[in-house]
Amino acid sequence: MQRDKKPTLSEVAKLAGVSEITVSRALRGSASVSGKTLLKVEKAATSLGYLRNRLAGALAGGASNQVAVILPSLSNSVFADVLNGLEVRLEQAGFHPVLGVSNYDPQQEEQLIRNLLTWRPAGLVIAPSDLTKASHALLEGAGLPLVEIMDTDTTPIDMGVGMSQRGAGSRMAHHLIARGYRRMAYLGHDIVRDRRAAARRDGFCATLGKAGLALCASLTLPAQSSVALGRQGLAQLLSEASEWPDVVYFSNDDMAVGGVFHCMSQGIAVPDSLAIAGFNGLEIGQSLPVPLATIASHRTAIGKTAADCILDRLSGRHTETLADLGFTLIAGGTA
Amino acid sequence: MQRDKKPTLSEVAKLAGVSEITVSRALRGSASVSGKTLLKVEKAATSLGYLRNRLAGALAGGASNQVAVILPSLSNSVFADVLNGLEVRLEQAGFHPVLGVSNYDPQQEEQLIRNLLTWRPAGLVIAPSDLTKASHALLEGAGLPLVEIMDTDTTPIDMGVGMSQRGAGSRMAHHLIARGYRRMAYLGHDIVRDRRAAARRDGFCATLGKAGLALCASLTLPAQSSVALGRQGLAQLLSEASEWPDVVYFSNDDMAVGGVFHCMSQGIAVPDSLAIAGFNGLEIGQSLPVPLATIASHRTAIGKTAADCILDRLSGRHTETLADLGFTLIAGGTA
DNA sequence: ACAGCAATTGACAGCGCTGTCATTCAATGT
DNA sequence: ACATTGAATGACAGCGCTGTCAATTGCTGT
Repeated sequence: MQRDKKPTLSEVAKLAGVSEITVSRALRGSASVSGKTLLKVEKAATSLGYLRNRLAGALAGGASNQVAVILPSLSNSVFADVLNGLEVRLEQAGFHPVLGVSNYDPQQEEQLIRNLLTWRPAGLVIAPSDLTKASHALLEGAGLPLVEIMDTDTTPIDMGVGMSQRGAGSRMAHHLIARGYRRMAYLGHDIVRDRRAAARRDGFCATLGKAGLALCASLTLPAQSSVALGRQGLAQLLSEASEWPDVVYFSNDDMAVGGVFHCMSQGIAVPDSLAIAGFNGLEIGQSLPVPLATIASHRTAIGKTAADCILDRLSGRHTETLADLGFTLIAGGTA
Repeated sequence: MQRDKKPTLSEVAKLAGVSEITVSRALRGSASVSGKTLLKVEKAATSLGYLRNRLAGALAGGASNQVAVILPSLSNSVFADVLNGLEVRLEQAGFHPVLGVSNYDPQQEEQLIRNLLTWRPAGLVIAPSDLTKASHALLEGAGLPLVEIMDTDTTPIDMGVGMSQRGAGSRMAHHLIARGYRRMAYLGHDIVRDRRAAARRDGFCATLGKAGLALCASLTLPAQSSVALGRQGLAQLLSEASEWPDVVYFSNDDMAVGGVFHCMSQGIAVPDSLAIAGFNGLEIGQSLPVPLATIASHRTAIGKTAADCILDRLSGRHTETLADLGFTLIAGGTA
C-alpha cells in the first residue's frame, strides 16, 4: 500500500502538456475537447494512475452523485430488496447510495438525516419510520430531490413511492371474507415501531368491521419479525385463544411462514384446520409445499422507481409527486 | 423545499462574532474552545440551521468518514447480514457505508472500485467476486485501510476477515461421513460466479476423496441461489441420478430449504429417505419443522469485525492481517 | 485577402472548510 | 513587578477541482 499522495489534475495536465481545465473537461467527456488532446490526456492520466477526486469536484461544481438512503432495518429482507432496486438503478446512472439504518428509532433517524445531509448528496431516499419535527424540518429545508418510500398513506414532503399499506390489509380482509372465513385472528410483530405493519392491521380490521366482523384473537409480539417469532407466536396465540380461529392473518410473510411451520410440526392441516395469510410475497412463501396466501408488494420496483424519481428530477424531467405501485394478491393455497 | 444556498461557516462566524476557524473548532468539539464561545457558536449555528459541508471538510482536512463497501449481491441475505453488521459499527463511529454491488461481475467490480475510490473514502470493505488485475492494482495503490471479507482461503492485500469456505465444505463432509452417509450428492447454484460456493464444494469433495468416497451425483444450476431453485433442482437431480443418494449437500441454506420443501411435497422422509445439508445457518433453516443440518457462518460478525478493522486502523491501533471468525456446525435434524 | 463564426483552449477565481503557525491575554512563579 | 507559560483565538494559505468568461485557432464565404 503506497501512502504517497495521489496524482492530481495539474500533474496530468503538465504531463499531457495542456491546461488543468482541459484535462478536467476531457476526463468528464465534455464535447469541446478535440480527439487529439483527449487521447493525450487519457494517456497521461492512465500512465500516472490518476483518479479524480470527486470531493473536490463536487465542492467546486455542486453535483455530488451520491444519494443518501435511510432505511429502518436491513434484517428484514424487504428493505434489502428495496435497496437492491435502488442500487441497480443508481449504479446504472453512475450514482452511489450512502446508507443509513435507523432501527425504527426516530432519534437515530433524525441523526442520520442530519449526518447524511452534510455530505451534500444529490438526493435522499427514505423509508421513514417516524419523522421527528426536526427531521421534517431538515428534509423540507434540504432543497434536494427527496423520495419517501414504502407507503402512500401519507402525503409526501416532496415525492412518494410505494403502495397503500392500509389498502393491502383491507384487500386481504376482503379476500378472506370472500373465501368464507369468519373467525379471523391476527398475529403481528412489533407494531409500535413498524407503523406500516400497523397500517395493514388497521386496514384489515376496518374492513372486517364494515362486514360486521371482528378479530376473534390477536397477538402482537414486541420483537422484530422473523420466521421463528411467527412459529412461536402462533403456538402462543392458539393456546391462548378462547376459540379456534379459521384463519390467521400475519403481519408479514416471515411470520406467516413460521406459522406454516408450526402447523406442519403440529400436524395442523393448512388451510383446512387453519388457514394462513401473510404479506409481502417473499420467494420463500411461494416455494413452500403449499404456496402462501399473501399480497405481493413490489419492493424492488419501489427501489427502482425511487431512484428514477431522483434521477429524473436531477435531469430536470417532470416527476410525479406520488407513485402508487400497488400490490398483487396471491391467492396461494394456505387460505 | 427552499432552494436557497445553505448557510456557511463564515455566516455562522459572523453571527456569533468569532472567526471561521473558531466555529469550525467549536462544531467539531475541539477542546481548545471556551465554554462561552462554544455556546455562542452553537446558538448561531442552530439559529441559521447550519449544516456543515463535509465535502469541503474532507477536501481540506483529508478525513472522509465514508467507507466504501462492495458486495457481489444483495438478493442473498448473507450479504444483507454482513452489510447490517458493517452499518451498525460504522454508524456508531459516525461513519457511513457507500455501497456498490458487483453482481459477481469482475468488470463491474473493477468499475465500482474505481468509482468509489474517487470519493476518497476512509476505508474500503470488499467481498471480492473476482478481482481483475486492474482491480488489484487499484486496491494496492489506494493507500487506505482495506478489508477483504468472507473467506480466508486467499491472502488478503491488506486485511482479511472471514472464514475458510474450503474448511466449511470439508467440515460438513467429515460430519456426514461420521453420520454414516456414503452416497453423497451435491446440488449447487452458479458456481462459476460464486467462487466461495465453489470453494466449499471443493473442500467437500477433497475430504470425500480422502475417505475413498466420491459424489454419486452432482448438479450445478447456472442461476442465482434461491429456495425455488433448490426445490426445482432437487427434483431434477433425483430424476437424473443413476442411484438414489443418502444425502444431498446443497451450496447454501436457501437451496437446502428448497430441497426440504421438495421432499415435503413429495413425501420423501427427511432424513431417513434422504438427508439434507446446507450452509450458512440462516434463521429459516433453523425454524423448519426439522431444523436444517448446516454450518453457521458468522455473517453479522464478519461485517462488524471488518468495520472494526477499518476503524482501528484509522485510529492508529494495531490490527490483525487476517481474522478467521470460523464457523459452527449445526447438526440439526435433516442429516 | 479579410471579416465572421464555431471549435478549442486557457486564466482566474472561488467552492467551504481545516492545518499551521502566529497572536493575544490572563494566570503563574519568584 | 516582570518574565514565563498555557489557553483561546485568529490570519492565512491552500485542499483539487470546475464555472465563467476571455483568448486563440482554423475555417468559411465573398
